[in-house]
Amino acid sequence: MKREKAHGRAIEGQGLGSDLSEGSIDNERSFKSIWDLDGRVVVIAEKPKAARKIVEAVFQEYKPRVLRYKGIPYWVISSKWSEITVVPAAGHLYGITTMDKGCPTFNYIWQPIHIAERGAGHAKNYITLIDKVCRGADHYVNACDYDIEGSVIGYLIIKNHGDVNRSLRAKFSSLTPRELRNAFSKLMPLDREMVEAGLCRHELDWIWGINVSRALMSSLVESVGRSITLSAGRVQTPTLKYIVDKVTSRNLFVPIPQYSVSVTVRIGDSNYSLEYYGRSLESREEAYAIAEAVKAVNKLIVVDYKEEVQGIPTPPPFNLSDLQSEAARIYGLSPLTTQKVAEALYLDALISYPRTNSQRLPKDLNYEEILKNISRIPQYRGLISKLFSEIKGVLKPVEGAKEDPAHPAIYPTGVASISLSRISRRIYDLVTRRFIASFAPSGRLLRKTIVLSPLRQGGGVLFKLAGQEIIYEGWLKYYPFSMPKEFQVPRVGVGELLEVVSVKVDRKFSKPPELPSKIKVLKWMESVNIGTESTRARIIETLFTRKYIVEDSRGISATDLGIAVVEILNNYFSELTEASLTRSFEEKLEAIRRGLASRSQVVSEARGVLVNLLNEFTGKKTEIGISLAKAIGLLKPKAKCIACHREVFDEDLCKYHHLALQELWKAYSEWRRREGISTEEYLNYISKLGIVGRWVKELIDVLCAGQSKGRKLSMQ
DNA sequence: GCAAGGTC
Repeated sequence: MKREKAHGRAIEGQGLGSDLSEGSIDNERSFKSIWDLDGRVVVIAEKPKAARKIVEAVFQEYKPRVLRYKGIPYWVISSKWSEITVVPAAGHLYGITTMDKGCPTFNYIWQPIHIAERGAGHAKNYITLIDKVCRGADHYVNACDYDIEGSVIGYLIIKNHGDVNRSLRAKFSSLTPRELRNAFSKLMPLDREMVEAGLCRHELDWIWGINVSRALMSSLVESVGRSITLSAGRVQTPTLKYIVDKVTSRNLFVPIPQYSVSVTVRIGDSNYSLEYYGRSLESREEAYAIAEAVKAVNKLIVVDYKEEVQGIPTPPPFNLSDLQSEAARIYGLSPLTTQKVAEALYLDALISYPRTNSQRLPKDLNYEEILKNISRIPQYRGLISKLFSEIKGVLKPVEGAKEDPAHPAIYPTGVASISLSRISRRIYDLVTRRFIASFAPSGRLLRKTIVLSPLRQGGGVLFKLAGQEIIYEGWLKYYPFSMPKEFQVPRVGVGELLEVVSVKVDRKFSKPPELPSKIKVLKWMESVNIGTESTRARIIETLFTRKYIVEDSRGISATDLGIAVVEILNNYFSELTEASLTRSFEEKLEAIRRGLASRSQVVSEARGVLVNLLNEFTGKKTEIGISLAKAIGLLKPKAKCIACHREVFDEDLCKYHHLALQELWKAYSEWRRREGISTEEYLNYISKLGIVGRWVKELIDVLCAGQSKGRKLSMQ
């Protein structure tokens, strides 16, 4: 669920009659300036950085005094009629918890987050400070980020420490001085529907997550008396299923042979190997026929020669997931590491807010000043003077398509770093270079393509030679991590004859599906819109903590436990395994925002669905617990698969090896058609191929061993 | 102890 802007165009502009239907006129009338409020006014910001920006933009000329409580800054502004205190929260200071131990449970309460959650100790001082400044205040302003979570953060603070009936909402879509000044001159009534939607989101996630997690755990406790931490949730479960699906198809992979003809020709003094470019070859015979034809003429004719200049477009500045991708690609850093390092750089004021989806820079940012400040760092001095001369003083950054209402793209602030660790330096360098590069022109590549054939007309028998040269580096000078590899190819003319140096038939194999990397998983979550910038990397790590997934030399693999959990959840809580549960939440929350549904309605509806599902689950609890216990290895199977330690499913094989058997014989029909080999030769051959899926490989090993012992498995 | 969401 994205932290999308509350009352942006996306919502108000949905119906044609929207300008009539929304109470915009009433809202206009109820606008109040911060200066209209008299007495003691408390302004609540989402975090210290935002509080500071608010003070600087709105109150600077009124001589704000900065005070501190246990290191937390807050500001007091005195005017003729009022005393305004700007105080920061630190994200959510309240969370859901319960005293209930059992399942199902729908008894939850909102509590200070340091009581509700482990590891949230920092919240205590914020709450103490807020309580102190709120005491006896006359007005409250929720000035948290203008989105669903910000509405909840500010509301719960005012509800617990102030008075919601004497509260207003500041509405701004970025922390720029202009927006902030505007927001504080037109304070809105408290956005109650938004708050209700936000509270509802928390409660739905909680009742689904806690109850299904507890159901899983209790099935183990009841069947084998073991207590192991298991979990499920709206975001983590679809993510786990995505990984399990990928791992399953990788483990079941059987390669299929493919053929091509590789030819080397001589151009001038050098040899070049050509890529087969004709129609696909399904048998060895076809490939040999072509190889013979080439050998017979021993010359290839250039049937086409093309040169084209291709632009390499300047990339936009980073959003978080782009930064995470690049840090993974270039330095092998995990998304969570990158995020943590970027957060630390942000707290040191070296870069802007990193938890953003935006690929756009703020219009009112002083680009020139930032670049000049960066140029004080010796390693960037040369780059920046090069940039200034290349663009002749016109500083216009490239923008990407992705936006974020709360924050711009990540950029360096121009503050010089004192000393940074190696990883921090690398992340800072990526952000800085990408920022510099975003002002630079596109690069240009010269691409040459030569198409050759043994026949003058081509006739479907084609070979290709492609080369590329960088003719203009452009932005790549500043961000060299994406420099294309050059490959020089000489210029030739159509009709020219080239001497063949060698010809051979190549047999290759179809490519196995790849195991996903952490960054692949994160990008997938982003593409289906589950989780947020702040939570995606964390949720992936949770799956590791639960031992649902493990790191493998080729990527992320799923454990038997992870596979079993997906299977069980698919059977009993199928909503939870699909990313579409998030869509259905969003629709319900949208209805609450529009006043078409109430939080209690939506929660009790979800509760009804869950009670039914949990009942069905409970009926099969022992059976489920036993299957989980077997997946973890707590219980020995009654009958063991001949290829592994798992329980037999059919024909002496477990579920996975049974599937592998089917895949193996399905692929054999292709092998027989293309290679004309016996089953024995087939098994022998593919058992030696490293790309064979794990379950298939394990199965072949027993089949080969079994055959030598005169044992045979059905091959249908 | 379990979710997902803020941020320190």
